[in-house]
Amino acid sequence: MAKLQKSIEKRNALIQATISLVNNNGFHATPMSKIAKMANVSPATIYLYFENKQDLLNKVYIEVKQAFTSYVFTNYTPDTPVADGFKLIWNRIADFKLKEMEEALFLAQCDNTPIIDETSRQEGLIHLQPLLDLWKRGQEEGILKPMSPYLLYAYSINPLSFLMVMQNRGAFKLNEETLEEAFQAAWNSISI
Amino acid sequence: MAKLQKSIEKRNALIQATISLVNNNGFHATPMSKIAKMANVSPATIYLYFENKQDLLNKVYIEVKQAFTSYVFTNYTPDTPVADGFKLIWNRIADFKLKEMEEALFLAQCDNTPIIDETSRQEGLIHLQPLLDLWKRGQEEGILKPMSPYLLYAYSINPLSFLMVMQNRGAFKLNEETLEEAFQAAWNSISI
DNA sequence: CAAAAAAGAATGAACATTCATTTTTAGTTG
DNA sequence: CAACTAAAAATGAATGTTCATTCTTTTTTG
Repeated sequence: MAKLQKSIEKRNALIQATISLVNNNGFHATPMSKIAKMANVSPATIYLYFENKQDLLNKVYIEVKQAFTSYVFTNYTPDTPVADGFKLIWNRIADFKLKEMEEALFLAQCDNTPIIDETSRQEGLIHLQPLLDLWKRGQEEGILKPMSPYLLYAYSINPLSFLMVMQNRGAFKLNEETLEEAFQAAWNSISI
Repeated sequence: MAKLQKSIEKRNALIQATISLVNNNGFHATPMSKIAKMANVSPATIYLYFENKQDLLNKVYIEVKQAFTSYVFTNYTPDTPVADGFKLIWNRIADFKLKEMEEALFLAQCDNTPIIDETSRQEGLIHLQPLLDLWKRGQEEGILKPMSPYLLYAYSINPLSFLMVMQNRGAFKLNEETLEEAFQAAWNSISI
């Protein structure tokens, strides 16, 4: 009797191919046949791992988002002082965007278009809770401005996405110096 | 003999339909037949006004971008003091995003995906020159941090796009109070 | 050797674009 | 100013292609 033996390598190859092709062409301009080809797999095989094209995209999105948040909160504990904790998390986010550029670009595209189901989008948000808690703590301690988390995010985290996209287009270079400037700008806009 | 009599109304209807449908479904998930239907026009008629689907998108992008920049720099002259000029331009951008939400969302989607030709994207950037000049002046006067324009943009202008998208998704409300907070955050991150 | 996994070819729907006609337009003529 | 006309504008239907998904067969697995 045979057991489940679907290969995790094939699944991963499919996910990587999806990320890369969606980054370069957009979701709807990416045929399943191309994803299959890039993953060295038959088109029919995709349907052993995913229900359909939309399900493939949703699953890729959620898994990449999980990888992102898990990366971001490594080494962070809720008892870290606010300023240190923020700097730590901010730098991990910047690291992720630099080192896992493909994944980060993919997330940026999903977050800015209607290609992702609303429910999958919601699911991707849950994991940011530790950052929201940190901000709340910072506001209670009078360190951070009493702003909506959306404003805090817009001015301290989101700019990194913009800079990454610009770097990807060859217009800008994120290096040690510009990262330091970016962090200072972020901190100045949200701290009291 | 008849002269050119292609109706500007039809062209505008096509542009509006494209903006609305692309906002809701994305470019590649929007069939020409739907654009035609929404514009009360036959599919074939689209090809009297635009070469093909990609040309339609490029033209819509460029025209909306022009409307945006022309709106943004109304009332600004290059001899306005830096701080006043920045506040003026920043508020016009915020106004545009609030009052012409459809157009602004459309631009945001185009700026964050590979659906637009690189050349059209370039063409859309040209018109920001007055803002770049203002920033240069501000840096020479020691009012603004000596940062790359990309950093200045990331921390003072781009956050508005994020907030608009969030407002569109019902998660956040841009009103007089939050706009004031947003402007303060922007100014704090770029000024010395 | 059975059952799952994988493959390649087949199917059918969706859609961008073109084609063949009809309708509208604005000069022109009586 | 009304009837006429030729060209542009507009149309609905046709065309051919692309592509998601399924079907049938082959391969791999334990």
